[in-house]
Amino acid sequence: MLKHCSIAMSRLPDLAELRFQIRKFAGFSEATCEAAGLSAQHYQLLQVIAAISEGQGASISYLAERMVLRHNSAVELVDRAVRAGLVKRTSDQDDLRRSLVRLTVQGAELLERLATVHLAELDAEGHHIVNAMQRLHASKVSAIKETG
Amino acid sequence: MLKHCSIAMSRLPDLAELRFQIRKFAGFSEATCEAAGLSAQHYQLLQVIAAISEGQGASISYLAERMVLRHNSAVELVDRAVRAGLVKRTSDQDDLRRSLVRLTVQGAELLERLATVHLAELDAEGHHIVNAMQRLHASKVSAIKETG
DNA sequence: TGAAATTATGTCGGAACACGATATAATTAG
DNA sequence: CTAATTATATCGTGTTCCGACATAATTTCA
Repeated sequence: MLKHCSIAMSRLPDLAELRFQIRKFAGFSEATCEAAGLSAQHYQLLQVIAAISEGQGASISYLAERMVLRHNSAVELVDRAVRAGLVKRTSDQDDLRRSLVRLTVQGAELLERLATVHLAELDAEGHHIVNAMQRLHASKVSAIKETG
Repeated sequence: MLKHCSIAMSRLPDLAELRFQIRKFAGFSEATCEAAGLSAQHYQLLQVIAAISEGQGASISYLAERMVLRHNSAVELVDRAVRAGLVKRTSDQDDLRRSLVRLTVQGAELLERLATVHLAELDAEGHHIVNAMQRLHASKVSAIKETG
């Protein structure tokens, strides 16, 4: 009776809803970051750098892996962040091929402010994402039952 | 004893981990879509269009809202998707200001294939995202306890 | 009814960002 | 000590987004 009866298509509304919830949070992040004068991508870079142990300094390769970017894109992202005064680059004295990226004071301050706002948003609205994921998971079971 | 003892900074590793898990899925999506010859953004557009009731046709404003984009970005995204043969645009006869966007056969076929792959990935790896969200939520409680 | 406000879509220039290909320097392996 | 590997950087190109502005259709309401 249904035009499209594959499992994938029957679960599409739930998948689309999950995508929407995640994208909505991303949109919140973009707006919040822009209001603070930086891009969401820059904010995420600060997050990744700060999340490694205290003042360590992150290599370009590590940043690329954590940001899920090619290494050259990570280089360019760091370039822009340096120009924006958010991070500083020093070369690793133990391995001169490497650069180590650290937060500037301004970068650390911005990060703290932005992280606070983002955490508040997730604490308040994160359940929408969780609910969407749970509905998607439930739709897996029911789709299998119906076609099983 | 801790250099940065604000609640936000103590929760930062969990926040960064959640960001990483979500970004990793986005990276998977980008790679999968590119292998199928379209951008992740185009795939998401197809998803949004297909998720509304059967063959309805989506307005630009609706697409902008669901994609969390400005209306002009939605116009451009649809333009590109039309050029790629994924969707077709018709004007709404009930309100001539509106455009209605529908999937082409090719778009619908691509969507089904991609949705299947994405659903499989989420079924297999989605728990990483859920776990990260749960840890983040737990860190809220523990951060409050420790500073409370 | 008919001018003004609103709504919906479209156009254009500019900037951010990512990627592939390529290059260079430092380190490691054999 | 040369060859292979690793880490970062540069460059050209394409995609995508946005703000500002433009146009057309609909609605409001005096």
